[in-house]
Order: sequence, then C-alpha cells, then structure tokens
Amino acid sequence: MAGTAQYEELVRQFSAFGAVKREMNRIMPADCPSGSASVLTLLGRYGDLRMSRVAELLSVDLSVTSRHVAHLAERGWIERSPDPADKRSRILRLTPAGRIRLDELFRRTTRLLAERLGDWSDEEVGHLAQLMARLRDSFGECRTVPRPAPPPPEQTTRTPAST
Amino acid sequence: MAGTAQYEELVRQFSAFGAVKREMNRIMPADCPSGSASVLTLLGRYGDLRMSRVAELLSVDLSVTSRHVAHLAERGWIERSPDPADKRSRILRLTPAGRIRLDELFRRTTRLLAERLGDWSDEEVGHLAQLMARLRDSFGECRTVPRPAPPPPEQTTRTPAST
DNA sequence: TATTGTTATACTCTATAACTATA
DNA sequence: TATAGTTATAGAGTATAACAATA
Repeated sequence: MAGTAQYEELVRQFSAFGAVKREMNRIMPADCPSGSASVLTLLGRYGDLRMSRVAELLSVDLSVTSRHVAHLAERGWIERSPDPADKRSRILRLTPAGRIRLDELFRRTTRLLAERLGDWSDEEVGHLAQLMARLRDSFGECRTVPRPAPPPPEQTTRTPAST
Repeated sequence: MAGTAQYEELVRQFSAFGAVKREMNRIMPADCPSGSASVLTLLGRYGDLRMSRVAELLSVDLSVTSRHVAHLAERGWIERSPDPADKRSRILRLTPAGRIRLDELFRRTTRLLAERLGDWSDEEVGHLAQLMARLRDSFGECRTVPRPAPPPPEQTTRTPAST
C-alpha cells in the first residue's frame, strides 16, 4: 500500500504519458489511425474475434468498436462474417491485405521504439511492460466485464475462432 | 537494447493504458476536465509559469495550452499577469480558489488510485512511476524542440510566398 | 524577421441513446 | 425481455494555420 505522495507522482506520470501516446499516433499512416490499428493488432494476436470481444479487450464501448471495424472493413483489411452459431454476431478476421498492413504498422512502431528506447535494457523494457499490464488488470477488474478471461499466451497467428 | 517481441508487447500495453486514462478522466468534475487539470497540477508543482513553458512541460501545442488556460482563468482558478520583462508573455499563477480546486482534484485521484492499487506495494508503485518518468524522458528529448522536419538550410529567397 | 499568445477550423477518439435483428 | 451490432449526436483533446502584438 503506497502513500499519497507516491500516488501524486504516479498521476503526474500518467498525464505525461500523453506525450508518448501522441508521438506514437503521429507515426501512424493517415488511413489507419491508432484506434483502427489497435483492432488490427488484436486480430493479429488473438485470431478471429467477435465484435463484443474486441470491445471488451479494448475496454471501449461496442459502438466505438463498430466504427473502427467499419473503417477497416471498408479498406479490405478485415472481413466480417456472420456467426453461424448466433446470427446477431459477426466474426472478424484479418484478410491477407490486413496482415500486410499490420506488419507494416508493426515495423513503424518497432522502429520508433528502437530509436527512443535504444539505451533501455531488455530487462527494463520487460519490467515496464509487466507493470503496465498489472496496472491495466488492477483497473480493469471492476470495469470491463466480470471475467477478464486471460487469453492463452500461445502462438496466435491462426487461432481458430472460439466456440 | 530490447528485441522486437518486447517492443510489440510494450506497444500493446501502451494501447491498453487508454482504459486507465479514461477511468481517471471519468472521475474528473465536469467543469475541470483532464486537460485543464494538468495545467493546474503543473502550476501547483512548479509555481508561476509562462504559457510557453506550460506547453513545453505538457508537450502540447501552445494553442492547446491557450484553450485550457482560458478555461481555468474564466473560472477564477488561475490568473494571467503580463510579464514585465516581455510584454508578449503572460505569467500564470494559481489563485487561492485554484489551489482549493487542485487539492480537491488531488483527493479524487488519490482515492481512485488507493482503491485500484490497494494491493500494490510501495515499491511497485514507485517503480512504475520511475519507469514511466524515464519513458517520458526518452521520448521527450527529441520532441520538445518544435522542429521535427528541419527546413531547407537556405533562406535567402522566400519560395512559398506565391500570393 | 522572429517570437508569444489567441482564435477558427478540422480531425480523432470516446460515450450515450435510439434503432434493428436476433435470442 | 435481453443481447449483438449499427448509426447519429455530442463532448473532449489535439494540431494547423491565420492573425495580433511585441521583441
């Protein structure tokens, strides 16, 4: 249990993080802003997903997901197929063009991080990622959905649709 | 120097951080959204500041700062006095009402963090704050200076003046 | 001519609410 | 009645560009 002075410092760092995020956004191509990119990333990692699952993983409203997904589908980067098990649902899947796009985005972000974090040790990067993951868990528990349902850390390139 | 797999994981965590930020924003009072609050926080920490200095510390454009500052000044939380040394500048200062407001905001954020991070150790909180501070430094170094794209070294003729 | 700050405009992300179609 | 998804609307944050005043 930490003291208020530490919390204050943490809040300051949270606020300062905005600058990092903006710089990440700036390197995104105009036709694939960060919101859409995050959906693409999720599909690349977890395989086929339903809209509602994407919204849950991103911790955003379903309406937000819907917009980003429509954006991606218009450009042919993802495909929305009806779910045979539930006709209300739609299954999202990366297309080959989407995977190419995703790889390209990945190269951009990796290059930027390599530039900026060139003097960070492997351990430091891992530690930051780990603490931020825990932070998200600590915040997510009460907000997202009753079940965080941690996805298996498998190879995820071709995970078959759950269900 | 970390590998691309670690960078990929870090990018994912950066994206997930949005959920934390949104929850922090949600607890802000309607008349003092996060953008304005960050200006207030800066003044509480550093004392009197010039507009341009605030913009620099927040890593946002001066026009953005101008809007947030106007918002705060309208509500009597800060005061803009002319800088006697440079009549173009304005010095920002927290008013007593502004300090009260700031304390109240501080209580809100502290309470939220105490709820969410109740099971974090003092050391973990400190470590996260430290790593995020370093992250900001790593990103900030190349950005604070407002010319990412160096203009042509020549300046004898003014090409863009066409109309 | 360069810098400080203001304002107008536009774009992205987000949530809420109303709506359709399924369950 | 409840859930999955779409769409319209509104609010916040930000950047760019044009502008005013001063250095």
